[in-house]
Amino acid sequence: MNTKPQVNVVWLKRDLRLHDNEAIFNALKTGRQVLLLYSFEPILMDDAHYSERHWNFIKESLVDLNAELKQYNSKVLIVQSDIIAAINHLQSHFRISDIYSHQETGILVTYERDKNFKRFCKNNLINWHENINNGVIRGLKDREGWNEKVDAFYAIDPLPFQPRQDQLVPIEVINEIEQNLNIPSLSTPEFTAFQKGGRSTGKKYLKSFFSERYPNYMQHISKPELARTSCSRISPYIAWGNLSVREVYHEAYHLKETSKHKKALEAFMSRLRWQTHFIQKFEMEHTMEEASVNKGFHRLKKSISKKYQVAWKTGNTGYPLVDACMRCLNETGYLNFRMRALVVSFFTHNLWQPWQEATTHLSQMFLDFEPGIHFPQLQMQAGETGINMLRIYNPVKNSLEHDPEASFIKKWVPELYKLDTPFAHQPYLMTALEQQFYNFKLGRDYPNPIVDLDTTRKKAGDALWKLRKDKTVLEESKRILKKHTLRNKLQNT
DNA sequence: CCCAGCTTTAT
DNA sequence: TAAAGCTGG
Repeated sequence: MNTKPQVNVVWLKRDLRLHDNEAIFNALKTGRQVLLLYSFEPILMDDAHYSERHWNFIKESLVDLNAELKQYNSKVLIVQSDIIAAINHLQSHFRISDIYSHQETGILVTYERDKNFKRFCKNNLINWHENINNGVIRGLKDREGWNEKVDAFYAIDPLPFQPRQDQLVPIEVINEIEQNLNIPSLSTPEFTAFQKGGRSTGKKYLKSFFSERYPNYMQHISKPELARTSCSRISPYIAWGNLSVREVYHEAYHLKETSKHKKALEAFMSRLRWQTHFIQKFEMEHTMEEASVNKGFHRLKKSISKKYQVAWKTGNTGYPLVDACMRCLNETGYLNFRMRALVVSFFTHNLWQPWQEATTHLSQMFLDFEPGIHFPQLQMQAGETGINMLRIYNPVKNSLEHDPEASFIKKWVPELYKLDTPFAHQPYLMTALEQQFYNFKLGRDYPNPIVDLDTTRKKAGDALWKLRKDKTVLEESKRILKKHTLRNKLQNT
């Protein structure tokens, strides 16, 4: 006779929150007792896309979650093992017939893991309930009716977290279970330059954005320094599910009714929608992680230069804005959208390196790494979708425009601090005499430019535009437009 | 990804 | 002068 208590397990993945969490909501709705589970899985911890900063962010999120759960006399069971082993172990304590989690639009590693898990659930007579996340819909053939579906998703009020008395597995029971499991330490460095993980911190960013920072959203969005305060900075909290896109959208919507800066809020909301679009694209085209979505670009062969790649990663290309961006990203985990585009443009066009060589460094550095945005954006910026305008950014033009006083540059490339502004933008223009005057030697104190901007720009542009006339590229462009957009106009057909 | 608004190019 | 290309947001 089976006397084990029955629980619904909620498997937390990249949705580290209680509020507006459909998996938790559905698990509670059944009336059964609910156990929240997070597992640090070796296959992910060892994966090259992730880095220490992500694991720390997750740990901080879990600590925050547990603080919130204290009032319910519960906590998340946090283990360090693969998910199947974790569930297997839990089955010695509970009868588990239902597991709840969100549909994850992840990388190949999580996709494979989920397929295995599905098989495991089937063999163990467990119902695995996966809910829609971020409005992204699984199994679509094209975008027919997609906007309406997303509208419907956003229209629903965020789901409340309302367990009845003692509905969550109590702390004492979880402590007992932990005795026989591999429990990771949740301690994280106290002082870092990274945004701190956790819903309560995410809420603080949201509050300060909506109460004071958002009016300059549009004017500052492309400026490397000003964007850091005029943009919301909630991306890591969205990426790791501390905040739901829907609740943010709703807050913006309500604020708009009384706001004097409606345009700024509209722009912000529009970008929230684009976030959903890109994740949807990746959901429907998961091979994008490794190869260009436009198969015509598979034959684009670029020669790999480790020397260029190291210079780029460490911020030693000799182009101050590129270097400042890369060093700032490495230190803080954040860069505004335009500057991300610029460093990818420099890597793929000026250094003429395959975008695949940039993926893991960037995903490790972006605290807000979101697979569904990462790969589509990388490919688009590399000019390998066939359906978008090429964008080859000029780092000098951008620094003069967006960092006119070179303050961002001087902050992150201190070698250039003592130079006057024009030379901080273009140190390679200094004559020998001027270098002597500033006690600054190019090639010693700061690198010479590793490539020439004009020639590399032209070479990349010519090669990519030529390929765009290729038959396969054109066919693929048609296919991509048909599958991922509602637009019908086709170029060059 | 789209859109607006502008500039350049092709015929 | 319409279409295509470019740029900022």
